[in-house]
Parts: sequence; C-alpha cells; structure tokens
Amino acid sequence: MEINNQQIETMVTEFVTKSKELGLKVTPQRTAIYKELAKTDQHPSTEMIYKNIKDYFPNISLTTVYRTLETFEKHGLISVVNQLYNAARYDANLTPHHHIVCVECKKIEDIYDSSVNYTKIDNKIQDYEVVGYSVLFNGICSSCSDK
Amino acid sequence: MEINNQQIETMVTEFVTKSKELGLKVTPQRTAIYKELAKTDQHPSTEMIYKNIKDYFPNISLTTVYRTLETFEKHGLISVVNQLYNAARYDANLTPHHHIVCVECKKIEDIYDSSVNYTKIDNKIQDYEVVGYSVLFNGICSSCSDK
DNA sequence: GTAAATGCAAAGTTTTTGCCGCACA
DNA sequence: TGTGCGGCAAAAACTTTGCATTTAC
Repeated sequence: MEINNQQIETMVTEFVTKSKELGLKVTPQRTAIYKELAKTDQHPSTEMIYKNIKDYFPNISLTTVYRTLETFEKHGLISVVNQLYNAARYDANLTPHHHIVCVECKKIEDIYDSSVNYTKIDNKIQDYEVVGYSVLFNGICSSCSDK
Repeated sequence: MEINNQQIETMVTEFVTKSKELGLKVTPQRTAIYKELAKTDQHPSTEMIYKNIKDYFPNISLTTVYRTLETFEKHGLISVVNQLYNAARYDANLTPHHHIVCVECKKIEDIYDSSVNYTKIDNKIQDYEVVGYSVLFNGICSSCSDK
C-alpha cells in the first residue's frame, strides 16, 4: 500500500504540533526521521532509516537516529512493532497460548484468560501462507506499577 | 504458574523421542538446555538459560546454547516468542492494525483484512494493567514461496 | 567409523553511553 | 544562558562464524 504525499504532509504537520505540545524540539534531523518513517509501511529498522536519510543528509549520525526513535516512541509519536527486540526469548510450551509483556521490566507471562479469544482465520492472508500467529499484550505488571 | 517435576519429565521424554525421529543427537548439553526451558514459563533468553546451566555444567559454552536453541526452533521442538528479535522495527501509523511477518525474509506488512478481528478485552489481565496489544501473524510471502 | 555436536576465539551486528560543542527557546 | 539536541568515539550487549576436537549413534 502506497502512502501519498498529502497524507505524509498531514502526518508531518501533526508530528510538529504534537512535538511542540510535548516540549520536544523540532529539528531538521527529527523531521527527516519522522518523515522517513511516515512515508513507508515497511516498518524499517533504525539502520534502514539512517541509510535512507544519509542520501540527502550525509552528516546525520546513527546515534541520533537511535536516540530520536527512542524519544519518539517514549512520547507516543511512533510505535515499535517488536516490543521485545532486545534478545531472543524461547518457549518449550508448544500448546497455543498468548503472552503479556511488562513494558517496564520486560517480564513475559503466558495468558490463559478465557476472555482472550481469537476468531478463526483461514491460512491465507493477503499474499501470505499463514503458518501461525501470536498475540502479545503490553501491560504494566503489579510490581512495576507499585513503584 | 509452576511446572511440576512429572510434567518436566514427560516433556523431556517427548523431547528425546522427537529428537531421535528428527535425527538429532541427544547430548547432555541438549538435554540440559531443553530441561532448563521446559521447567519455566518465564521465556528465558539464551543468556539466562546459559547462566542457569553453568551452575551445574560449568564447561558448557554460550555458543552451544545459541546453536542448540536455533536447532530446536528450526525443528519445531521449541518456539521463539519474539520472531523479530534481530532489530527494532518502527511504525508511524498509530491507527490500530495487525502485522504479518515473512518467516523467511522478515518483511513486515500491515493487515487490514476484515476477517481478522479481536474480541474486545477489558484493560486488566491477570496482574497486569493492559496498555495495548498486537497480533503478529507468521507466514511465507509469495516471493519467498516461489523459491 | 563417521557425521554431527561442542568449545574456544574471533568477528559481526545492534544498541547504548559519555562527552563535548552547538543551538534554540 | 541554560537545557536539550547532535555528532563522534568507545563500549556494551547480543549473535554468528571458523576451526579443531570430541562424541553420539
């Protein structure tokens, strides 16, 4: 799916407004980083964003991209697709179940709550042959919310 | 939730059987790694598993743990909780939507398929205050399945 | 006996941190 | 004119690879 120029401009305008509300400075680097992310639905990594910006903004630092994306995410301007990107986490329990991760301490727990249901899907979505799916809830665990 | 010794032994027995069926050698290291994962629902990282085993198996190598977990995962003996652990991936689209990732090439696409629905949940699961959730489908994209 | 698995060392990736200079409210 | 931001370098954290040795079958 393509995102057209007008949509991007709208998003950038909102980004500037929200940044000012949040007390974040709007710099050329930040605008470039936001725009790079707004113009694609490919969910790029930090490195990909950096490389794209380098073409027209050769002095930008990779560190800035890392720090800026983290700042944006912390303030809700963007979201991280893979909350648990820090390290691989494994599970020997192969029965279908869901997970909940604490956004503070990164602890993961299994969910067996019966209110959590997923509607049956067929094994074809868009151009993909689906081999599985997982539901990941984000939350704050009781010990972190106590703090 | 606790996993009792009998459950663990059953899992280890099945692990040995499946390994043999798959032509995988059952070594003391592999058994230790599997057991370490079977006895917890904490979804440990490679490092955590390594540290726990080190206590009673001081010679084990971190490399072995990495390689073994990858082998187990490839053969379906265990699963990886966070498919996209390689690098952080970002999204400027804040409207609720789901994702599908190609298990081969790691490409991510948005899902707007109306057959994908999630039943409404309240904002409390177990001890967590839920702030959001995401559904991640695993699949094989058309260009990868062509190969 | 042989192919597969392990351990060690080294290298490759991804991410974070410290420090200093710069710039915009 | 001070606080936040950016750039550079270094370090930290996580993961993979090459090679010689050992082991399970």
